[in-house]
Amino acid sequence: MENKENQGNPGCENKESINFIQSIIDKDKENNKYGGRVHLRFPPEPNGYLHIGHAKSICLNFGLAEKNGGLCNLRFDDTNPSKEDIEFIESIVRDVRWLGFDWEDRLYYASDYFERMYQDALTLVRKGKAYVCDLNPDEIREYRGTFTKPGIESPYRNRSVDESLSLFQRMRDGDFEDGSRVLRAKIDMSSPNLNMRDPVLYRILKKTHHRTKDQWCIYPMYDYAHPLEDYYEGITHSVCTLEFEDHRPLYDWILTNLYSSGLPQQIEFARLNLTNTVMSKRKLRFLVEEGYVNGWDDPRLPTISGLRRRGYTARAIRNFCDRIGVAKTNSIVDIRFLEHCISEDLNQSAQRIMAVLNPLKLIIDNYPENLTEELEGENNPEDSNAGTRKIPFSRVLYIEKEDFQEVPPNKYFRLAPEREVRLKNAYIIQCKEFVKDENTGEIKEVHCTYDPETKSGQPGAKRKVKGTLHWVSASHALTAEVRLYNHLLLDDTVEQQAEEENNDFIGKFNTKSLEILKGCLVESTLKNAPVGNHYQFIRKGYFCVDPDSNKGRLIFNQIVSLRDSWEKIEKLNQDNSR
RNA sequence: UGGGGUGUAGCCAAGCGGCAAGGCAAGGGAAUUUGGAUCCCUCAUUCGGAGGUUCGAAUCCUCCCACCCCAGCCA
Repeated sequence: MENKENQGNPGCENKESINFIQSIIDKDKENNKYGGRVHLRFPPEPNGYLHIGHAKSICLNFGLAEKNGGLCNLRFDDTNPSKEDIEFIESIVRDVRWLGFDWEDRLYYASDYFERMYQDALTLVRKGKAYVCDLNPDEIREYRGTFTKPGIESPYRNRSVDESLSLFQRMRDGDFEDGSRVLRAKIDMSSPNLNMRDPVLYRILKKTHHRTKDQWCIYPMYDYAHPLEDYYEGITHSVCTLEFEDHRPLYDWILTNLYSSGLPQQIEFARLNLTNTVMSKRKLRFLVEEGYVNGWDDPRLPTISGLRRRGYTARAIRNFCDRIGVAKTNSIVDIRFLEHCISEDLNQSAQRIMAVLNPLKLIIDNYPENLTEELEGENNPEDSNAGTRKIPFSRVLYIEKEDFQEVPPNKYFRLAPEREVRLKNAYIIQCKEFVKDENTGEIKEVHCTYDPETKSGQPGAKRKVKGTLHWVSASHALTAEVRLYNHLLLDDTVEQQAEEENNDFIGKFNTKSLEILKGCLVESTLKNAPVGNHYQFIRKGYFCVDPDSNKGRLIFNQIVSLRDSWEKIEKLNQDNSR
């Protein structure tokens, strides 16, 4: 009795679980740490295309801002001109916007802060907190020491402030070659944290920057630039991934040596990993450049542009990101969960269509030769407002090859000699005979009779039959190409990032990840289907119109298939007969 | 090896000293003009391990183990 009453407490049941970052924000709000402000940012480097892992971060940052009445900036962390490009900026802007997030007028670039960062660097030098070092890259590495061996101080570490100041100015002026000198923080060469062993703050890079052109030949390093970018923008919570955890002391060092209040705090969470795919920029690039896939928006790729082309909706992706949670545990999310999210979304919204992927001719012998009936079909049984449409029915139809079997296995509810089956939205038919190619054994056509009393909607249709098949009318159907997709990688474990050196993962590449079906037949409803539109092909799966389509050429991408219970039974049958 | 992290079901993940949420996957069943969707039921006597504190521990303490990250003038 008591228990029941407790269970009825809605306050308990509806309590949403809060991630650890939200808890930090809650505490900060409570303590009025930033005057109640919550300000985040999504700071991509424009050196590649965004993928589903970035989507997690985007949803986290923009989502946290939204939930807390705060703001979230979009900021390009463009501090390395040798890797970055305007092309990537454009694709990133498009993808974040497509995901449904709005940074209003707060689109920023690290490169816009270069002068201010330079001035701050000067301050560090003046304070004796930074110095120009003439060691070359190899020497710096040697002097750094190892995990177990402390580093050695640079011979330039104690040169005068004035000398560093003038050398730094000359670095900026272009007096020195790439790699010949750097500006370094003066911290602690024996720190157990290698990031604190006098990290490089500025390097010479005589490269044209995509935005600042040739204005600069020295560029700030991430560790120096990032905390400052956050500070300049009034960021309160600087959310990044786990690998930056050891950089946090440096993040704080930069800030506390330059500024005293309103300092942002870095918080790290685990990046997203997915089974059966690749997520690193390097591997993605490899697949694209080596032609394993067809470009950055190949529907097999977990890039945002690939997912979009595949037919994923922004809503489904956002929902997925919300549901996987945010924590510090390294994890590998099952890609089937992503697939579940898009199925769930499309089940509610996608128009139902009949499409035959592998056509088998079916002739209704007792149906009038020249008659065409306009039958009514529901557009979406999940949505009462979706309405109905007319579907032409005639004597010659096509059904799915797999929906007929000469010798039906156990629990096979589809068509077979003498068997009855319902044609969706039409009639109950009975198989009378079939034509088989004597040489190949392939079934060429199936002949049936229909029962006029069983037309859908009429009382006679109430009769129970085990199976319902989808079909298209031969003379009305449209020809289409259908692209079927399977997981990119066969192995369902994540790529081993430790074995980065080679491209081992390519051994797991699924050579059947793309299957192209050419002679598919789809309902005439799809005649002018716009690119990107989503449909459920009844009994098959969710599909969308690929941008390769044009007038007279319809191409569909399979987004996900429907759950196939028969497949399971079939497999069981096979196992049992062994 | 020094440092920084993390370990709750097959996969995510709540839990914050009062006796293991939820989702995905899996299995069973109901219903069904999509073998879809839906609906019901099952699925951790135990929280990496071992000790300890406590009336009471996934939660606190100690030790141990496993895994991840760091030795770019990348981010």
